[in-house]
Amino acid sequence: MPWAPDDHSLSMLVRRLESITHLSDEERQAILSLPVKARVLKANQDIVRDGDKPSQCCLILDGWACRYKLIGEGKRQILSIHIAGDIPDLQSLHIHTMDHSLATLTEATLAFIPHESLHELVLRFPGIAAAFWRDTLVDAAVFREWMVGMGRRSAYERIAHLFCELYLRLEAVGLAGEHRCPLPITQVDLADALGLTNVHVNRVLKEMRGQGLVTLRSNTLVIEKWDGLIQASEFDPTYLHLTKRAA
Amino acid sequence: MPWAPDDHSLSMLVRRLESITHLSDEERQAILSLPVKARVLKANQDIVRDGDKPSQCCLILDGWACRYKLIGEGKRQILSIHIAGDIPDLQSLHIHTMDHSLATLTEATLAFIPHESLHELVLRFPGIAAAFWRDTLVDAAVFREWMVGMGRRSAYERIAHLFCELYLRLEAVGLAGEHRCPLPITQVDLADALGLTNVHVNRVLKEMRGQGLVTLRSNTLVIEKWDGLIQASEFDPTYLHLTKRAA
DNA sequence: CGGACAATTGATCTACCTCAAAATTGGTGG
DNA sequence: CCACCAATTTTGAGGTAGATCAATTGTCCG
Repeated sequence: MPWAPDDHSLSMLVRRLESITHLSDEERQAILSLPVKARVLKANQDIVRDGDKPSQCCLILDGWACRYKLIGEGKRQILSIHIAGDIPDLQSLHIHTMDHSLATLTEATLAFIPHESLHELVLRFPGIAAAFWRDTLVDAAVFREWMVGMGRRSAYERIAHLFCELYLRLEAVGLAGEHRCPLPITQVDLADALGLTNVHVNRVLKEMRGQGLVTLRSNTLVIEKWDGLIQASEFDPTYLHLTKRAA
Repeated sequence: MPWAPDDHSLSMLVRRLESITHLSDEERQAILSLPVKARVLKANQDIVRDGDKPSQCCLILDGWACRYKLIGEGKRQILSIHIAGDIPDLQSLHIHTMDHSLATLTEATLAFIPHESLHELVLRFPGIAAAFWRDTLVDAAVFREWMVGMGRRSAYERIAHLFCELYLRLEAVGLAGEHRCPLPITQVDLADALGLTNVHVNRVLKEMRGQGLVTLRSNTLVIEKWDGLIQASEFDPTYLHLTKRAA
């Protein structure tokens, strides 16, 4: 059963886990022999929906995704943004009913892994279980930081903070460097992630541009003044709990 | 080693876990023989602080606690509210540096359990590990719902939503009933949890009172119109992932 | 080249904030 | 039991960050 592309996809998972914990050869082998099914989705496609009871998790190989909730008259809150290497619905392993939806933000390549196989894996290897658990805990840490933003930071600070976060997360998986990173999402998406209006996001971006803090063109974010951005948002990367990762 | 009161405290943990999963006699025994140290704290005392590297977790036996972050000029965001049966810093088992603080909101009785013992426990009993993991996942689900509130709900809806949540959580552990529950925290605390100002919270409460939705006296919340509160906040309890718990 | 979507701008509005003071409550000691 | 203090709650007046509504412009892509 030659699954060359899928094997490659799992090596992404191996790398991810190795950034958290040490893997024995046996553990590495077990991960690499997980059954996976890769699929490419267009932008803005739901992957799992609020209320679903999924039987698999999805590893992002390429592209961006987000978790979100809809309320009332078409209001949307984006809960988290996910990039290559993330498993945004890992929680569904232990929480059977989805309390939110998961969708692509861009065209994306996803690897689906059955819950069953993951359950076997974590039962056999407590070290892997701990690494996965930790992963969901870092997820929660990011939720907390976003809560602080929405509850207590101005729009300006919030946007600056998100840019710092995204840059560091992308850098950690080798997708950014030199204070420049992809940002392939619309201002409406940004607004929904920040609890703002797209109009207001636009005005704040204009202001930042005017101050020479950042530029934003053709889906690329260039941070002209990293220190300024850090200061403006009182950014402290501790909550990302990034360990030195191999790029 | 007669530790009568502490043994009692662990039975609270047993009950909690049994609401999530089935425990074998051996597992129950292992939990009940965890070493614990109970302590009583006054209101508004820090339990763990942002930046700390704790070596124990704390189980709330009685009273209320909250997790919070401070930013800028004395701004505080409360991230979660915790009641008896909760282990608010369970995440510290796998995330070594605290990215927020934990404090009492009222006088509270806490049982401290060493990380070491918990690590041994979850290594020996994968079922218990899964139950703890799930606990932290429900935690994250509550964070997500609060994010939706702060990002997309009005002050009125947010307050109504929080009241629904607290009532159900208290009821689930037998601390509330008949649409009446303790609410032993100040309006400043409420405001910091909701991303609002105490002044504004006060005005919205007045409005709710005027509509006969709720009354709030001597640290007790009485929900006069449960359905009205549900409607006003578009409350859907799914995210609490409450399983039927023995009271 | 046309069509759809995204970014930008203008004008106006309002939910919630800020500052400040007064009223109420609950706990404490005499 | 009362008087007093500190912490809360409540109310008032005025200000502002960000929302809303409605065009207009720019961009990408088939």
